[in-house]
Amino acid sequence: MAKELKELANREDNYSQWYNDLVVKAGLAEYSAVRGCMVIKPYGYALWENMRDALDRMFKATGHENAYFPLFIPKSFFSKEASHVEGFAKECAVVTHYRLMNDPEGGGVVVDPDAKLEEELIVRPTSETIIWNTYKGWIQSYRDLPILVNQWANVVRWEMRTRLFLRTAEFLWQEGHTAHETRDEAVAETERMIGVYRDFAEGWMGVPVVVGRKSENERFAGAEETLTIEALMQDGKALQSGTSHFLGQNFAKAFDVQFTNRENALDYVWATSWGVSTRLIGALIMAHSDNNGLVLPPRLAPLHAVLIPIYKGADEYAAAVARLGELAAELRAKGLKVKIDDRDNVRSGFKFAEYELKGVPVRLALGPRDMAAGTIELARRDTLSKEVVPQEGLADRVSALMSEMQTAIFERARAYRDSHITRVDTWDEFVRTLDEKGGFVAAHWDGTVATELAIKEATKATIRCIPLDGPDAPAGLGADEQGTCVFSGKPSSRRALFARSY
RNA sequence: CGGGGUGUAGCGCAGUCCGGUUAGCGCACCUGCUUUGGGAGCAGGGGGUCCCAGGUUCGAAUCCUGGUACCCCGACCA
Repeated sequence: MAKELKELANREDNYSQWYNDLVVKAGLAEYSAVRGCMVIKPYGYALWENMRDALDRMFKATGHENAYFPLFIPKSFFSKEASHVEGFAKECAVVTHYRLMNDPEGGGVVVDPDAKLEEELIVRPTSETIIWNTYKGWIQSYRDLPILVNQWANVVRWEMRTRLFLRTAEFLWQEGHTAHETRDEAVAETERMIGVYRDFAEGWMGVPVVVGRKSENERFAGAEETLTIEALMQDGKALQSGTSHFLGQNFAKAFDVQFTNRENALDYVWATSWGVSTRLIGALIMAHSDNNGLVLPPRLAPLHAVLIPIYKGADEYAAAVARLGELAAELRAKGLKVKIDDRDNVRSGFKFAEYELKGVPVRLALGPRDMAAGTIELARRDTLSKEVVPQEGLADRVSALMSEMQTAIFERARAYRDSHITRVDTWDEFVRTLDEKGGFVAAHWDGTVATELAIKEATKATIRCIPLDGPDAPAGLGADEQGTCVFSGKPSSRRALFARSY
């Protein structure tokens, strides 16, 4: 048992506290001196780099290129798209001055009142406005389209309440911004990218997601349609893990981006934007971890296996470490990232607990008994099971185990998720399911914002999405089905997925 | 911005009501010895602006006044 975590409030009683402690104790991140801002520590950043690299390859494979746009956005840009400004106005950091001076009253440093900016700059909460202002200069003809650009950046949203990885004042993300000739092409791009996110979440993170449309109320500020991937955490709450927006011609009209089409007529450009953030790390943690700590999927784990010597005295230590060195070389030759923990100042039991806390998929312990028998102890993080195996063929075995564990982790999360999608047809059932079981509740909804808000008011649950049809839509939820709204009793032709969420 | 709460060693806390030795405990840290197949034991040691400012008092972590920071619950949200 991980002692530090065991001392926590029961995971079932205080999931938030458990999550926070896990993030800090596993060495992923911690709060900084700046309110609401997070320091991502090397281990957490290594995880992010792995996620980023995998996503980046997927973006490039779908024809996208990276670029970089400014951190600051002139205030006037913001007011050009009405619903966009309304969506973000309440959480913007604003730069008003460009110089400091020594305090004439003595002591410290103050803002120089003479250095006031003529126009304030907004620290980007998202980059649609600065990017569409830029695209205006790039696009004259249909021959300039499509533009398929992504940027890796930080953004700032001055949130009232923050949580490590899930909601911090500043966070890292990627934002794709594309421009297209036709509506159909932009819609196809929106759908293609939510598919990329689904493939990444499920194939790399091992986190099953529901793909769906957002309701009007939950839609991105300025979008005509928002597609989302929704994941389920182990406490029964949902997490919006990635979004892809069809922006129509809204931003093209706001920034006057017109082009000459194939018929020699002027038209506005069609747009999409899509993004995922370091929030995905939070999703990973809350989808897989147990009371011993993190459980990382092998495809993203910064370290695949750790090798630990067991010994009494200097001779046994030297022999074990030497043999582990040979085995490590064999593992590395198979492309595995491994480390020998040869620290002599902490005991092996301490190391076992530490790597479990950090979620390293495989632990290999080699002691005198193994040295004599030509064996090694192999422990897997996801099941916490141990077996003694021959040193012969170890690299192949561990290599195969990686893909086995990747699948096992995903299947376990999917079984949990699937058992926490509940179809309900009455209001009583709806409320009871949310309170007693949690998870997603699939219910008929009359399609109005008023009903959605009334349900939120009554239960704190929101519409996470209206699931899209697809081969992996859980339990056939993507299909049309006649029924009556669970709240208003009015007719409905499709179920929406409700949940309490982060 | 509303409602609660807390500031004492790196972390977690006791002490504050009822002022009085040199401010204490656990973890962590340092040194030594013994240990080492699941978070070691013993011994010794280092570390403090008791949030800040002012006041009351012979004497303030403790009482009074004012400030300030942070946390939790709401509204907001990738």
